[in-house]
Parts: sequence; structure tokens; C-alpha cells
Amino acid sequence: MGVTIKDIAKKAGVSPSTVSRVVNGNRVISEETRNKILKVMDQMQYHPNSLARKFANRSTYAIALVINAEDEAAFSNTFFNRSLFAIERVALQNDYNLLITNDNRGDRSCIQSLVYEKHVDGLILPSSKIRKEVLEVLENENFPYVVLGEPPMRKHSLIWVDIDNHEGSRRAVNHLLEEGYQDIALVVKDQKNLFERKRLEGYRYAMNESGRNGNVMEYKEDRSLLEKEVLGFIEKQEGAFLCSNNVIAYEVMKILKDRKVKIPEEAGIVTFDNYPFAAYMDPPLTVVDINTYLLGERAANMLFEEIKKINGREKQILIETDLIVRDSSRRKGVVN
Amino acid sequence: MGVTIKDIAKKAGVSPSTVSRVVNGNRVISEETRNKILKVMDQMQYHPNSLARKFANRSTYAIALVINAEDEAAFSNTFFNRSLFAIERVALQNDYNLLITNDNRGDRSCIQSLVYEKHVDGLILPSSKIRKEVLEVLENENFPYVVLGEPPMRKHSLIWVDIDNHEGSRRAVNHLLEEGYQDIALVVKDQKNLFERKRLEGYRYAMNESGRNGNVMEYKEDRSLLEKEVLGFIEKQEGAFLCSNNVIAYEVMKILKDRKVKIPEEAGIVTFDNYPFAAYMDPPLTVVDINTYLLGERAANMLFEEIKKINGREKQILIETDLIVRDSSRRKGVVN
DNA sequence: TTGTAAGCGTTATCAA
DNA sequence: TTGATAACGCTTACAA
Repeated sequence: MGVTIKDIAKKAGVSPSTVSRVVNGNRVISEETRNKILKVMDQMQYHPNSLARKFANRSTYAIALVINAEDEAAFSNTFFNRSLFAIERVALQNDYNLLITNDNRGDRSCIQSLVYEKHVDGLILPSSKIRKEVLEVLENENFPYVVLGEPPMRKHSLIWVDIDNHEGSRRAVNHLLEEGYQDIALVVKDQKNLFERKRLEGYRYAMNESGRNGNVMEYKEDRSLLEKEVLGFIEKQEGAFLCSNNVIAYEVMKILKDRKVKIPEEAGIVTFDNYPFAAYMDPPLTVVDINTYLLGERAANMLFEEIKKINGREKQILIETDLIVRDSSRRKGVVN
Repeated sequence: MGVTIKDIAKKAGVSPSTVSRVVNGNRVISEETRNKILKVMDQMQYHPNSLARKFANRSTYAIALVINAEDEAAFSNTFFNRSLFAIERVALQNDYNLLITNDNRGDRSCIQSLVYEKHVDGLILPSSKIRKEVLEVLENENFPYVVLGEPPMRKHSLIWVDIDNHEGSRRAVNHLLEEGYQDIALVVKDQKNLFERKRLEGYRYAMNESGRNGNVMEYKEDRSLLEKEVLGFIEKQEGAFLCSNNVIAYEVMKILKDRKVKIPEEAGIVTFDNYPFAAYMDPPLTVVDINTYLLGERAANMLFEEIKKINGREKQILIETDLIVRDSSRRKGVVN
């Protein structure tokens, strides 16, 4: 097929191993022969065969990102995308390739295939993949991997990165209290999801700290239920709503506006996730922004530290959220 | 390292080639030996070394998707993500891996590396990558590739898939005319982008067909300019706005609402892209939906047809848009 | 139906 | 500083 190291060697009048040394930037080689070989490589348009290289090195120079998408959801959410982008970038910086693997089977086979057959050098796994049988495989092989999201087990020994949703809720609650809202409700979609669970915990924690009970509402298909709860809540006091995503925030906002409840004067809103539209709402929405780029970047960096066995590496990282205050919760200065 | 084909052969009392045949599902083999070998493979936990396999086969069983992201933009837009998801899925169906390569250098080196070094079996390239020097490399090697988006050159010979933005505009314009709006303005962001160019062309075409001149507005940082144009336009007649994305639509909507212009009675709005928020707007936005999942799926399928040299394959595909009519343009029945 | 043996392109060990 | 040679694990003529 293509030009091989042997062809170069023959033409340059050296041995294949010398050529190999040049390709690999081996230092112990004379300027003279190096230049000669480089010239021939250029002339003959030599491209090292990475298949052969990987084979000889027993390494793919690739890491795999396992995703867990039964449907398109995982790929269409911004959360995932920015992480992916970051991971790809870090991989590139380390001269590694990134393999994307969508694993919709629940067993260990995907991981086994990646480890034993595909011979990738490291894995980034979503926390939803963490199960005993999977960990078994990885630990047997002493295989480098990082978990994306706080794992459901062994959270003190595994290596993972997550968004600090707990702290995000606390920030939002404290901000709303400072703005003078007397009570705060949390509106979530379903509490199974890990993000929402942590948000709930943080909310409860902060409410508790302020001596309040808290009030959790669920956003369901049937809007009228939520409507009743929201209006009932706001009737009692100048309260605020911490919403777990932008759609929920929009719904709450609509319910309030329909009843001519003034935002932020009579009711405040804060939502998780800074979707492009949050800033365009009327009034613009205060958000707890989560940096998913950083999430991916950290995960990938940790993985490479594992692969390279760098000393003193961190094992668990929580990424701070960022509270972006906009008009939907800026009660102070408006009300006095 | 791991268990090899030789280990299996020895233990099963056969030759390595026989084991290889079993691994590869070769037909010419007796049930008996096959079963014997399978049992041993299971016992010894054999996993074929894909590196060695790829090397021996001179094929990676991988396709690469080249993306072109100087920044996070490419990864955070939904457009790209669903395509990516589709491509990954099709690759998997064909037992291929997907390699994501972010190429921010403008030259041919990324493509060369993919073709000559990494030995992927096919490429999916964004149309922005299509340049003479790149095509040269690919054609020299007779290398399978598909372009994502109508290419800037050789559009009748290259293999590509794109969204039919031209038709999308026409649909929207005709819908708005049918609803009784007397004139339609197109609001775009910048006309350099291929999507927007095609939308503009389609708009002009349809307007022309209806004997109208058309009116193109640009959405810029400074909103006041657009405001003037929008209000001036709507003063003259009951007109409608075709917006090139959701943010623009939101801005136009806001301008109109601030002046108490009734939507859809006195002004209509249609926007490209069905972002989750479009349905939540007040009134809900009519959208020209573009199926980017299908875009990726088609691209990947075409690529595998190229790789497998299947007969009678299509060369250029335009993917139909879908008009989802919501209240923001439903003037009929409201006005009579 | 099965076995033998060469070969894929590179790296690594050892000797020169 | 260089070269000869074996090895990596699998596939595939070709022979049996």
C-alpha cells in the first residue's frame, strides 16, 4: 500500500530501526542521518501507519467517552455537549483520540469490549454506568477511568467530577432570602435524577438553616396542579420560586403573569441552567449557571493524570455553580 | 498480556487459523470443532485484540466525523448534536467506531492524517472544509467521504446532504400569505452563513412568485435599528416576520408586544428551528423545523454505501423541512 | 475441514 | 550512533 519505514530505510541507506527512531523523535541519533532520513520521508511522502504503531505499542492512544442515551436526549442537551467538546479538546492536547461509545445495554459488555478488545487507554463513564460488575472489570485490570457525575456507590474512593448542585441551591436560596422574599418554593420535575436530588438536598439544607420548612412542588404534565400550588403559595406571602430548569421557570412565570402577579416585586424566580433564552425572558431570569465545559475538561484532565500516573492527583471534584442575577429576582431597590 | 488466539488453539488442540475462523464466523468449519473452540474461548475469557485485527486487516473499522469548531459553538448547538447522535448510531449499526476530530487548522493536514495515518475507512466532512487541496487528497486515494451541508464547489459531483432551507423559507412564506398577511419581512443575523443564504434565496423566490419585493432586515447588536424597521414595516400593513432563529423571533416579538401590536392578528411570526422554548412563547411560535437527526443519519448511511460500494447510491440529498403551525401565525379564524 | 507459514508495519532488545 | 532480528496477535493463501 503506502510507503513504509522499510522503503525509507532502503532509500536513505539506513536500517528500519533508525528510521523508526527519527519518527519517534529519539534523541540518540546524529543530526546528519536524521536530516537525511527526514528528507527522504518528505520526498516519498511517508506517513507512519498508526495501525501498526498502535499494534506494536499495544496502545490505541485513545480514550473513550461512554454515553448512555436510550434516545436522543443525551445528545441534544447542552449539558452533555459542552462536556464533550471539552473532553475532545483535552484529548487532542494530549495527542489522544476520542472514541464516543453509546452504550444502551445495561451490562458490562460495553466496558469489557472497550478494555479488552478495543484497548483504549482510559474511560470516562457516566455515573449511571457505575455498578458492581462494571467496577469489577475495571479494577481487575487496574484500568484508568473517571466518572462523570457523583457515583451512586463508593463515592469516597472512585474518581469523579460533578457539578455542585447542592451548593447551587444554597446560593439561590440565600440570594432570594437576601432579596427579602419571605418564603421559597422549589419546583422540580422528577426527583429521581441525580442533579435534581442534589438540588433538593441543597434547598432543604439552606431552608433549614434559615429556620424555614420549605415547600417542594412537582411540575407534571397537568399544569393545573402546579398552578394551584404556585398561586396558593404566593397568596400567603411575597415568595420566590427556585426552578430546576428553564421550562419549569417559564411555566411558573406564565402562571404568575396570568394572575398579574408582579415579578420580581411580588414573586421572585430563579432557575437552574443558563439557557440562551433565560436572558431574553420578561423579566430576564436569574439563573444558577452550571459550567459543563469545565466538567468535561476536569474529567478528561483527571483521566490523563490517571493514565500517566501523575503524583498527588485529586480524586473527587465538585464544580462550583455561578449565580447570575437578573431582574426576575432583584426585589431590593424595586420594593422598599 | 491477555489470552491470544494461540492460547486458545493450544488448549483446544487445533491450529490458530481454525480459531481465527471461528472468531470471524467463517462457515467452513465443523460444528464439533467450532463448539469445542467456543467453549475454550469462554473458559479462558478470550477477547480478540482489535488492534492486531485492525492491523492485519489494514482497516480500522472506524469512520471519522470532522468538525470545525474554533470555539464551543459547534458543540453547543442542537443542530450539530442530533446529527452526531445519528451518525454514532448508524456507525454502531455497521459495527464501526466513530472518531470525532476537531479540526481548527485550515489546511489539509487533518484530512491527510485521517487518511494516511489513522486509516479510518471514511469521512464525514462539514462543507466548510471543502477546498481544492482537501479534495485532491481524497480523490487521489479514491477515499470514501460525505459532505455535511451543500459544498461551496462541485455541488453536482460531490456527495452531500443538507437541510432544504430554501424550501423551508418558501413554505413559511406561502403559509403566511395564506393566512392573509399582506407582506412578509425576513429577519436574519448575518448572511454569510450557508443556512441563512439559502433561507434568503428561498424567501426571495417565494416573494417573487407572489409578486412582492420582499424586505430583508438584519438583527444586530444594536436593537434600536431593528425596532425601527420592524415598527415601520408593521405600520404599513398587517405583515409577518420570518425569523432566521429563535432569538431573533423573540426580539421581534418583544418589539411588537411593547407596542401592543397583537400577534397573530396584526402581525405574524414564523421562525426557523424548533427549540424547546418556541412552543412556550406567548403566543407559541410557528416554526420551520429542521430535522438534523435525519441529516446525520443520511450522511452516515451514504458514507457506508460509499465504503461498501453499494450500487445505485444517491449523491445529493436535501432534507425536507417541516412547518409546525402554532398560534403566532394563525391569523385565519382569529381575524375575519 | 483443518494446518502451516508468511506477512501486516512498527518497536525494542541486544550487539556491534 | 547504528543495525539485525524477534516480537506484537491476527489473517489468509496454500497445502494437506
